[in-house]
Amino acid sequence: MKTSGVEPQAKAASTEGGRRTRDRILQAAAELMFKQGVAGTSIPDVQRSARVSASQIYHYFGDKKGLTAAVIEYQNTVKLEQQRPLLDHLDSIDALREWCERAAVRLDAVHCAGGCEIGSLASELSDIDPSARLGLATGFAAWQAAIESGLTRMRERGDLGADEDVSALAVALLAAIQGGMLLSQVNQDATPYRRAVNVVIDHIADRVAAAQASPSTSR
Amino acid sequence: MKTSGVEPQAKAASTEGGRRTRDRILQAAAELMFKQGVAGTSIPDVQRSARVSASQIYHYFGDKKGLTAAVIEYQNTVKLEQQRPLLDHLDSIDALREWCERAAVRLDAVHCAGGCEIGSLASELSDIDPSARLGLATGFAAWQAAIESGLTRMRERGDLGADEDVSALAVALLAAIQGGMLLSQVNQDATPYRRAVNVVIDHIADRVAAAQASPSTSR
DNA sequence: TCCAGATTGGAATTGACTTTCCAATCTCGC
DNA sequence: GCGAGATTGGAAAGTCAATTCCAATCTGGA
Repeated sequence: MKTSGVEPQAKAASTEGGRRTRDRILQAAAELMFKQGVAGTSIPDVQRSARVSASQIYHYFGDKKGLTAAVIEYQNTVKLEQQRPLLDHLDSIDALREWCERAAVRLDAVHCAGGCEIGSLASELSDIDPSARLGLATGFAAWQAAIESGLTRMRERGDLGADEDVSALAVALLAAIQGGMLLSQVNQDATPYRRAVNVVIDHIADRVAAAQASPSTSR
Repeated sequence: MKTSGVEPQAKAASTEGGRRTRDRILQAAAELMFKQGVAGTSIPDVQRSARVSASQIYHYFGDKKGLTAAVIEYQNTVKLEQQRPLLDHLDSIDALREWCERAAVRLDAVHCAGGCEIGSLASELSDIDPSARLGLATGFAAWQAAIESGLTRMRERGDLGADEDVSALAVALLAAIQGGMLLSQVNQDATPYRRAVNVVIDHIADRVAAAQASPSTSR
């Protein structure tokens, strides 16, 4: 029962070396929490992996909750930046397929371990850490926005009918990605992910074909 | 580093009272692990909730891993049985919608807490407990089979074209359910789930319409 | 160069959890 | 009614994690 909202002080790094150790901690924590879950990652684990002492972690992040929050923000920005070139041009069926397939290749590479960086954290933390839930919702919103923005461009261009609910389509694709990754993780095989994603993209493609058949006509 | 595969002895209940306490433990553990995660559920937690002593838990389940395995099997059978009447007749668009909407109503009722019983466990355990992963894969396979069996009947009946990949469609629907529930959990709002699921069902409905338009013709 | 503040190492505290153990009690077939 | 085995309570060992604390060292600006 923690009633006071006061969180342990987390000091910002003001020296070059400080910034580097802070980054080292963040990267190590992100990787460990992704692979073993937040609960399965102890501070000593992070110490060993980042080669730092306990003081440093508590100095820069306050407590484990603060470290977790930082990891969420880190994943939100890093994963998004990593895919920036592709993410900004999800405005064709081919681009969507290419983007999803790239994730599939990554799944193959790691034998489907871990699933999605944000999805795993979301499933573990949503119900037990309200502020973490907020951060994760923000992350998902960014992904949804990227997809939706591409679809919207397709609609403006006339590839999709003016009455298409691009928001719903974007959510459906994001859900297919998350659910597909979960199924692939459990089965240790990327096939379920590929199938789930392809069905949704097929559906979007069908809508494009329909728009082509009767341009500028709303049902 | 546990090298020996010997697991702690878990004795079966041979008396009526024994069976009842075993059930009580199982139910309490299942609920707690669903709401707080496996790692977030301690043996003392289960003791309090089921009103038993530690001996009883270790007597019937050997250790925490054994208890977790029992919970997975319990969820696999219970959740499936709960939906039996509907699950056996997923052979029409309406039936699919009705089934998915029932889950949506349940999400509304609990404010989207927890997501899917099996999905949550899967995300947490897949990468860290191989035998748990196996049990969860079995559970998902049962769900997929139920959906696929309904779609197959639709295909045999001619509602779906003979060339439809019902297996892929079933996986896509299952992924939409899982991914949709995750997004709804994070956003504390059942809308993402409804949208994701409806898009996939819309797609299946389109296929049905296509089959109706050109019966017995394979593209 | 010099100092205030940043950074770091490592020990110590506190608490919780898993698991084991043993003695007591109960149950059921004979 | 009796005894073997099932069931139960509760204490206790052993482990490990989260966090705090303090003293030592380093760094960048005046």
